[in-house]
Amino acid sequence: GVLLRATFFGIATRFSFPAAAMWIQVRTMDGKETHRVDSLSKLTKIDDLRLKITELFKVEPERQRLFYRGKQMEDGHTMFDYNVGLNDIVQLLIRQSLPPLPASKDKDADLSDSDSGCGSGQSESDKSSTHGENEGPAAGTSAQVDAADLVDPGFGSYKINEFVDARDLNMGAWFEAQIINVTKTTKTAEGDAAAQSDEEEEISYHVKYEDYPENGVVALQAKDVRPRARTVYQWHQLEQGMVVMLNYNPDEPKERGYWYDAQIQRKRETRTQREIYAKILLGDAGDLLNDCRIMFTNEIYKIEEPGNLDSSAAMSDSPLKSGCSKSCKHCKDNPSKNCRWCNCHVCGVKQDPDKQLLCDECDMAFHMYCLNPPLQSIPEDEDWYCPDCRNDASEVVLAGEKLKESKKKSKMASASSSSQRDWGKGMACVGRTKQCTIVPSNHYGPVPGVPVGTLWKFRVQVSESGVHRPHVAGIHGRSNDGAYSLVLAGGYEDDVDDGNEFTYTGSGGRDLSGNKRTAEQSCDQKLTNMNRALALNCNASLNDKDGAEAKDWKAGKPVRVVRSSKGRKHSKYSPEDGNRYDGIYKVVKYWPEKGKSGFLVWRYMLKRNDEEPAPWTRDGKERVKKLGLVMQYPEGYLEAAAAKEKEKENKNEEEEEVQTPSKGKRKRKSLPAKNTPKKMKVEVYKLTRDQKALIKEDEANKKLWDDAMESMKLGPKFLNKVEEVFLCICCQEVVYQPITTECQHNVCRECLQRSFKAEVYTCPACRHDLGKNYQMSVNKPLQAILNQFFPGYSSGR
DNA sequence: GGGCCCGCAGGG
DNA sequence: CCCTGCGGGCCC
Repeated sequence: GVLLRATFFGIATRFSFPAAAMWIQVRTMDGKETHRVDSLSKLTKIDDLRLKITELFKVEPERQRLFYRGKQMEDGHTMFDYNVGLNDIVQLLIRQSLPPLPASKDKDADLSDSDSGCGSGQSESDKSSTHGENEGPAAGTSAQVDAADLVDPGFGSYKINEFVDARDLNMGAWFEAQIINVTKTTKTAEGDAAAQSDEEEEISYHVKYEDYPENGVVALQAKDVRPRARTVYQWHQLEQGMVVMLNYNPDEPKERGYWYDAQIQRKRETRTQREIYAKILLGDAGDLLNDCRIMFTNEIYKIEEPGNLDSSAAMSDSPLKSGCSKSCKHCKDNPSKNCRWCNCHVCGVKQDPDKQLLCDECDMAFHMYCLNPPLQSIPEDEDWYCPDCRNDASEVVLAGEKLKESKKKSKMASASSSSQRDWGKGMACVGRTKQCTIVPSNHYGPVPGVPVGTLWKFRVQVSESGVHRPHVAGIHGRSNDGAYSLVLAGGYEDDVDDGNEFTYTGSGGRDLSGNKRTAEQSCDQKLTNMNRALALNCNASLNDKDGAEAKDWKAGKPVRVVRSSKGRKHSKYSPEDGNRYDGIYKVVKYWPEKGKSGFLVWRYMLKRNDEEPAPWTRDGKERVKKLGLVMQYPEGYLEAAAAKEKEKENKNEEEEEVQTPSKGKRKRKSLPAKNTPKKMKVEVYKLTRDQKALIKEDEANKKLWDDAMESMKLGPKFLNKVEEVFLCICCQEVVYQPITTECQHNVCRECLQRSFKAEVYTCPACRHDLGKNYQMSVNKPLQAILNQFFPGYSSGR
């Protein structure tokens, strides 16, 4: 035991922690409880995840409904299947007792029933909305057709026999219903779940769900009843933050589901498609599904206010006169028109309904003889898909079998591999969680706000910072432009590193078959791709035969250099752990050479050319200290690693039955080095005269600048603050061509224009009304200074 | 310690 | 789309 501990201390003081297996966060829908779930891999099954959740939340697996990005997670699938990333949040909805309320879906079959939602009558009744009250929609099928007159009970917002939308309390979705009775409850009347009276007097609406007569009559509170949805929003009317009613299917997010209230989170329009992402509101417990992609963006309904519809006699005009359950917005239900939406989607003619097939995807009808090629008989398959939907359909895997496999995934190695080996714990295969946008990917020179000596544990973090973007590759560049950065990791034994000067070997000439990333040199390298890019940095004309030497080496293009601890075996300039940004170097010369392998490789000599002192010099060390640069770990990494270590330790202790003095234990706990910079005086960030003048000139943002300049004492981190202060609320990047509004906010001109185009004339940050005729003039001093702080950040916009 | 091999990002 | 790759974790 003692020995073990000693080892652990030794490791810990060198900031090297045991690898943390993949971890995620699981959070209850109400956000009240969150636990980190450790020791996962990409191949962990949902079933196993449930077991861990059972321990942490004390909820048995059967009562767990798990959602990731709005998609319900089913047993049998893996984390990888759902694309769950490191430290991502999975939502947990706890089933109550599982009451067999009939409206609750018993099977997926239910979900494909496109008419079960209350908005199913896509009543586009704007035509008759002059008084906004007489158009009940889309009234139901069957039983209600001969609805009686409305009866006013004398209180409440709805009349008896009125058609309404009513919430199903179990699932939170809305369905078409009819008021059967209205009562006042003074005490707590029936033991109905809905009648949880907190007021002294409560009105209960007793409703019948139209499509679920087997439910019988259910008593609901006012908040669970409302006028029938009847107004479809146009695309341009939809705005971030709006609460609407839309169709969503938590189990199969691409399929039609039920009608839920939802808050719009993101709206995006590309050349080919329109995207809405929304937060699905599952009920009044505050349960919600975040970030759900909405498939039916042209069926997003306004939520009707009670009282808008109620009132008087107009309602006696039966909404059912059309007798058709679906009013068609294309033909306005005109039976004499050939309508491709009501009738055959090819010819639009109503005849031969018995020869029309209904597509199980889009619900359109098709004459068998209108198909190409025509169908002779009704297909035997249970499902039939029209030509437009068939492509997708072939990719749909039967429910319960497997997740729909994306094309991309099916081509990945894991799809065809027969290997039984686990993978996906830790940082080898994770994606980025952030992206550097303050400079473009082809930016030369330092990344603003990242001082020499910055230290990251993993390459993926270096990528996120923008200092060296590739995850694995040693050189980042473009073959017809130049190289922006490289990593020294001792991958080539030929390389020599003297700190201020080093030699480097190009890439290629290796056989990477077998899905490898590195291999023995097995053929000659060529001066192409990244090798050519790095050669272009040299201040000499390109020579792909003999190489070249710079006339004036400092005039070459700058290369950001990162040293990795892996280089330690050859170079004492490498950091002890992790990856360190060492500053700007220039290519002095490059030449081809027969390497130790016997094959031709391209070699480069680089020399340091940076004002900032190198991290191994005295000045450099002092600066690193002053700036408080300590090892950066991915968010949550240390916690997960510590938890893992603790678990291991507990196991060891159990096995060995060693009496450990509690003193030692406590010490260990204090170890995980949180990134707490030491309190020390840092060199203040220095502004040039030019910059000071521009800041002064930007009077409109005086307050913001005052705030930002408070952070100048943080040295280079001042720029992180500037980035934060001048982030555009729309695109989440540093404002470009900034408009400074009268309400003191900064938005990209393009972002504001986009908002105006959607006829939203308010400030995106605070909703202050700017007026339709608002004059957008770019804040030039601000643009100028941001260009100085973040050189080239605007390129590519 | 060392062979094996995974997704991800980026360029072309 | 395909190709490339000075990571990093699995498992012997």
